[in-house]
Amino acid sequence: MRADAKRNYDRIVEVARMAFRERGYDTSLDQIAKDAGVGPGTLYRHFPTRDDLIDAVMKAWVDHVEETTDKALTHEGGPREVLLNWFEEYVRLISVHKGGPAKITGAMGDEASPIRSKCQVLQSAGGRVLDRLREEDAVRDDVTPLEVARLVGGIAAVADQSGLEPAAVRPMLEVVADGLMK
Amino acid sequence: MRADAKRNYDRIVEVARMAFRERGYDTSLDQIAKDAGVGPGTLYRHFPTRDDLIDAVMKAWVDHVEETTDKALTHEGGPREVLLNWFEEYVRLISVHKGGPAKITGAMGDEASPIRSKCQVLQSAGGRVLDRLREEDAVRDDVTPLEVARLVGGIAAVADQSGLEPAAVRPMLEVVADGLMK
DNA sequence: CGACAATACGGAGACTATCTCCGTTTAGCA
DNA sequence: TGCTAAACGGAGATAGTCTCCGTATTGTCG
Repeated sequence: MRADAKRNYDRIVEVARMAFRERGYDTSLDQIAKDAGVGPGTLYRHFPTRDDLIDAVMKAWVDHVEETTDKALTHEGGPREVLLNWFEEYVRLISVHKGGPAKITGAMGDEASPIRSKCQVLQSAGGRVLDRLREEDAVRDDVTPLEVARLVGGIAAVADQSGLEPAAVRPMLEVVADGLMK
Repeated sequence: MRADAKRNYDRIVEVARMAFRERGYDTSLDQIAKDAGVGPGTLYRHFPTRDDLIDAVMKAWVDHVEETTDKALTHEGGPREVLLNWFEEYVRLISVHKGGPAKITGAMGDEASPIRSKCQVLQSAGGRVLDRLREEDAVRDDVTPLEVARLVGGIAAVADQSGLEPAAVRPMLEVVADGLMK
């Protein structure tokens, strides 16, 4: 990749990150190009579709998911607390951008989605937490990680769209957690 | 209202109903106007915003909600079955149009939403079911009808966006139901 | 019945966003 | 330094939203 290409690529991703965070995933791409100081052609060459740009913005975020999961696994307290803590972290993780929860949860299980790899990272992260709790025989085992991701993702999507405070989300996560406990 | 105005109004609503069902709430309004045989001006005079049109389309649907709730209340079986049955009906009710679950659940608790009255109908319907189950002391009482609506609505939104079969939705509803039982 | 005022109609067009094409510019190598 | 492949970016095609306003229709009243 040529130096000027990389420069522009990085600038676009950086501008897009801010734009998505502040204005949501449906913000104007031409505006992002303008803010990044490039023409729309440049943006669309690097990122043929909106999802390709979203995917690029999420690259750095993946490391953060791994790290957060590790922390959640060492969380003190009983199984219910570990699960709830993970749920809260999960909601926070997928809510970094406006529209993120709906986007990510909607793409889950979709083989063809450009952000598929990100969803898999999340899903396996959740799987690790569930496995750990199942070792303790604390969580029912007729529910898949995908279903759990959808349950919590659904709550996050609603919270995101309705602009709910974390305190308002908590009771709903508790219902799901209780429903999952043995 | 003049006779010709009513004629056009009704045609627009009818065409919109089909369009929303088939192509989702983000389908072109100009196209709906064209299909209804009117100019865009006519559509936008009757329905200044997209939500106003959605609201009109939902008018008839309200009766259906009441009716469905009555049936759910007389459902045979234990409390868990009654609750699950209601959840499934609820999901079906808000999924009549593509994008409906997200739209309706997102508007819940929003005082200014044009479809606010529809949400309240749904919420009070859910409240009736919960009240009935609480009489039997079957359901925990630290959860509000609004929270339950958001939990189930979140699942419906995810299912709608991912195109899930009812059979795939059921286990998730079970988790929420179990989490709500005492 | 005929005329008129109020009401409704609908299309042209302004505005905004998406996305492409292609002539121009530039980086990096020989 | 000069060449070529790569990258740039803006003009413009396409499509959706929404408004304005001249035209047409309705229904009433004399």
